[in-house]
Amino acid sequence: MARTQAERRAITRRTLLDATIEMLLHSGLSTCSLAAVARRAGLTTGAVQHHFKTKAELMRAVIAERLFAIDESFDWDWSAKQSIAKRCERMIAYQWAFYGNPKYLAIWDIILGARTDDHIQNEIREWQRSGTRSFERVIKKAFSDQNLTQANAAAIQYFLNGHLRGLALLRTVEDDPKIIKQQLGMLGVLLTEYIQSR
Amino acid sequence: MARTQAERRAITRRTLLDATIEMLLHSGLSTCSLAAVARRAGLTTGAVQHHFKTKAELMRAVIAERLFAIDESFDWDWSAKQSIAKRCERMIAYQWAFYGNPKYLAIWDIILGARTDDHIQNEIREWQRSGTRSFERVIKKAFSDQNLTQANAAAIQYFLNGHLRGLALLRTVEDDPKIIKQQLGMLGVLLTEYIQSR
DNA sequence: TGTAATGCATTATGTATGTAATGTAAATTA
DNA sequence: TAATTTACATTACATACATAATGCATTACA
Repeated sequence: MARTQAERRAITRRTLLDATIEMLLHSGLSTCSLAAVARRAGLTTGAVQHHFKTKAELMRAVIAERLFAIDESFDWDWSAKQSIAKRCERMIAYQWAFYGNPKYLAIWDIILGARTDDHIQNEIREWQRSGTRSFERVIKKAFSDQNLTQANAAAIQYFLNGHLRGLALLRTVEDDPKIIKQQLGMLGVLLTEYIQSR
Repeated sequence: MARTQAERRAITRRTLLDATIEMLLHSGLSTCSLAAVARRAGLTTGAVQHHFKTKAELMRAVIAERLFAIDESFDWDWSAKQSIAKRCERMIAYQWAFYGNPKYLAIWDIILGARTDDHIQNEIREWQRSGTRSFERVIKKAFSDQNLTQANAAAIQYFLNGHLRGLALLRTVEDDPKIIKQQLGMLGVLLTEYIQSR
């Protein structure tokens, strides 16, 4: 057994955050009481209190986790050897790995459920900004031969980002893989046309 | 004064529903207690109880309202005299009147916040289905000279619908009219290209 | 016009929940 | 190894909440 304090601390903290995210995904913010989170984590509310002074702070921690990182360093051949269509398709699949992840929805539970918490909303905005920047860099990298302006990259990113967010949320209402696949395909086609006809 | 019972009933019901929607928009489902809704409506929890047996039923009523109807009978010249670009632009503006309406967000508070309420989720699904059908009819009407198949219309509708939902939700995080305008424009351009190059 | 029914207010009640306070075991450190 | 700090559990408590029960007007209607 013999764990250091730091280890114990880190482990229970992770356990608590994971339990919180699971709760958010499964039943939303409303059922995310401290007692429920603690129970799911196999701990007690005392543990939650010890790690997060208040409930809001727990939610802030969930956001601060960024849930899962955007991985900019995926390797694939983005050179002009690959057709624009192929690169668009790949780009969309890459971003869908982010937006299509169920965890992404947990963020929206917090965004909508914690409208009145300024701390949380600031976290959210920072998360949004850094995500946008990150994806923009990826776009510039993918289409470096098309010499996109910053404005171009931003427009494309907002377009992808908007559509994928919409698609992600659609699944809470109508989760049909066929529709998702078809829409991702259509998005690829349209994006390709857009980039080619500039 | 002398109101009929039916009038009294209808008025307070409306007042309650409006207050609920306002609460949802302003601070989300969590703060939407019966007492808070009643206070905002200038009434009491007794009134809420009288009109809606439970809180879930109140939320169901909000959904059932469809918040605001989709008006299919807007008049504009959808004939081939108008360019496809113009018709796309118009179509998007029309649908944005729905998705861009702040009230649309209230639905999402309920969708995410009431995951576990089967009645509500059924209401939501019905709302989604009827909305989709309604918008599909509008699309077919707008592009009747392009003889779209049902599948075409559906694909276009899902595309628009997905993008506009994404855009609507973006505003909760980053409400910049310039971005919205630009994205609506880009969507129009891409949709035009898509329809023309079929 | 008087009685029934309806709309809404008031009061009552049990439970869930966030947080404070306190207790206890494990780990650190001197 | 004794003292102290840290991690977590337990208990306590005030509040908020949904709902039930009851009361009181106002409208309906016979």
